[in-house]
Amino acid sequence: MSATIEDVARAAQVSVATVSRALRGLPNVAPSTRERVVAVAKELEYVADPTASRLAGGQRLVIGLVVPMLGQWYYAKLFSGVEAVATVAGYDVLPFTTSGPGGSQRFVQQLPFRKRVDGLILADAPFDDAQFTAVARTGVPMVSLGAFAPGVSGIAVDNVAAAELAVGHLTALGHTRIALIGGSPDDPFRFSVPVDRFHGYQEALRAAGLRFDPTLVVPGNFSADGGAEAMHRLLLAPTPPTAVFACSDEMAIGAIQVARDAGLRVPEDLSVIGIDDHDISAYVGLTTIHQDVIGQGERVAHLLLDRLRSDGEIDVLHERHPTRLVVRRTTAPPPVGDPPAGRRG
Amino acid sequence: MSATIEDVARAAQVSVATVSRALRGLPNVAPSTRERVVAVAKELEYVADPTASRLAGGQRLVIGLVVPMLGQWYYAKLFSGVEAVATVAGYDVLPFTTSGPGGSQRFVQQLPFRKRVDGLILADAPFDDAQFTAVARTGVPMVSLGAFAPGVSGIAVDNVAAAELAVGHLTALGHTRIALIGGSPDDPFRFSVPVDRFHGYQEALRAAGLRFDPTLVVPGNFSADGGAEAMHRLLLAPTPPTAVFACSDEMAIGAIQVARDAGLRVPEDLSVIGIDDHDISAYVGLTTIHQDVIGQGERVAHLLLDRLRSDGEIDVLHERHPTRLVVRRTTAPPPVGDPPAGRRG
DNA sequence: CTGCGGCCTGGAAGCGCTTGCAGGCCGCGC
DNA sequence: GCGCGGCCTGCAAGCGCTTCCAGGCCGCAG
Repeated sequence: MSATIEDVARAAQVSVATVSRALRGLPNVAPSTRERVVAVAKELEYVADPTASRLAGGQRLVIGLVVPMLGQWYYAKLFSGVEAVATVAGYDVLPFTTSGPGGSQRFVQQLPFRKRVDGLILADAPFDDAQFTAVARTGVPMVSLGAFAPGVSGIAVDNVAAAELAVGHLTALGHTRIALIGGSPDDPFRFSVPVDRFHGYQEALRAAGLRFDPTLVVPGNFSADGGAEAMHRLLLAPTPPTAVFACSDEMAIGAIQVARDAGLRVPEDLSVIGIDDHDISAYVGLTTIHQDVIGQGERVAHLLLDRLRSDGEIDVLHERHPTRLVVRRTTAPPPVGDPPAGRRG
Repeated sequence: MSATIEDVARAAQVSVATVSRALRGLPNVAPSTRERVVAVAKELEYVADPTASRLAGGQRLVIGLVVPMLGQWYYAKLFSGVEAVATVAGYDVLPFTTSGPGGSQRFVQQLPFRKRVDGLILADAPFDDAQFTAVARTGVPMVSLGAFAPGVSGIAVDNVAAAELAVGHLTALGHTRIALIGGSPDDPFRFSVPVDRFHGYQEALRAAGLRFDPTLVVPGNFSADGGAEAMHRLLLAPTPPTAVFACSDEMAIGAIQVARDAGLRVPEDLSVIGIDDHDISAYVGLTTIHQDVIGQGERVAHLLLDRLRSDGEIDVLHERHPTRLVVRRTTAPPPVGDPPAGRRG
């Protein structure tokens, strides 16, 4: 196999303790000794076995990232942001997914992260209070993303405000029948996010003096497929909306396609606005609310690392990340008179 | 802290050796003893520390996934596929990115995976022969994705054939000036993929009796931004192409937008075809070559796990994954007569 | 009744590293 | 010239598991 610390010690004619100290830059090593050890280590292509260091050092050097799923745009970006800063700090990042079979229930029951991570990032964690408490009871340091919890630091965009911004844009254009495509009530993930955006939606309607119509609220599952299906539902209504606020860009894109297939022009007959500013949103002309997902990932990782370094008590802080409206080509004033009753079997 | 194996041993009045055996389902434990140990472990909420097991057991239970970057659609899907099967088998998956500062050079020099992983999945590894040898020399079992290397098992779609399929679709429609948006010659990642697709492109032109025009080949960097820029370049040509084959759907989408901004109708004036069948491609009507990325991730993970289990020699096998043409609404016969010289400052 | 083989169990030696502690050496000040 | 404090260094005890090996016990066959 490859060289162990003992091989290096022997070759450099020092003890393993000295090798350990020399290679890690600890004090109390004579410069000449250190040089020799470093040279030998290089010669032997020695690298320390992280498993052994971690056991001996009492640190796992791993941070867990709890997400509903990987593979979706938002979480992939998030992961890459987190990974970038964690790597620099010498930590690995280990993903835990809470959707899929068993879901968050399984996560909370098995607490699969115990003894595996030094800290946890809970991203859009779909936990109720009891579940959250169960996780917190393990004593593993954690930070949250996407929502705030008492006692744990976290960052999030103001989803209520973001939704208000989106819907406010539509009301300002003159729309009065505005639909919401969001998560489902029993959404297995992104728990607070769709709820907050729903509240922002209601708030914006109220601010514009519009009546809330529950038939205009449909679930979309945060995927393009879900958005498409939601749009189908909306077009079946006796008087379809003239504008749609989708709680993610993927859903918005799915919805737009269905509307166009049904003969509606976007934005002339139907305005659509999303949230996220997905990489390709600019290229489909989608009006949306921008947020910096990678930046959030980097920031939340730093938050956790700070927490880990100063293991003494640190202030819990709840940080809001900015969002902004990006107007492109899928929103416009509503059609004058009755909207064309475009529909589709 | 939380319970150790010793706590369990004491509480169950057995030795730690017996606890270890009982909890892992090893033979030579009396049923009554096993029951008692299991009960005590549950009572104490004991879980084994993986760091310690790994050290003692001599296995890292980690597989490394070497990708150009996380956060891009293809690699995010891949990651989720790999992660799903690795998790079931008890392995963690640790990503290593080769683009970014230092790039693959750094990866090969530092061999950062040494002593950290039991095996490696090289996805679109941008290594030249020397680099590849350096990696192989570590003796870490590995499998490849996206390209084949002698002596290591791997899976890949037939990129040459996929490109031929795409370009063949365009030539069959009657196009004669077909551009290629691919990676750059000095592309820091996805080494063989753009090359193979380039060859397929050339092959399809030849099969159709068309002349290869190097001015119609532009780099696109595999992002929507890059695709947009590439399209700009193409539109500047004296006689722009009537069709574009983009080596990824993101690039295709970027290209389409630029073309439309320039006044070209897609597909009437310009046909565009991509590759991947990105989640949202269906919703922007993009004609493309479909491949099952998650499935590839699952498969390649299985391949590696099989290799790890049977540590004896196993046959190296090179497996092709299927692709298929999905015709949607961005390809059509070329315009009759001169194409409108749509252009843009 | 004695002997032998199997089944369980515990002791103890690691796995490869970190770190507390003690000891050796040297230089300086008195 | 002697003593004390610093600087280096090595010893050895872990970190929390796994696993080899030896030994005890019991049942069965001879």
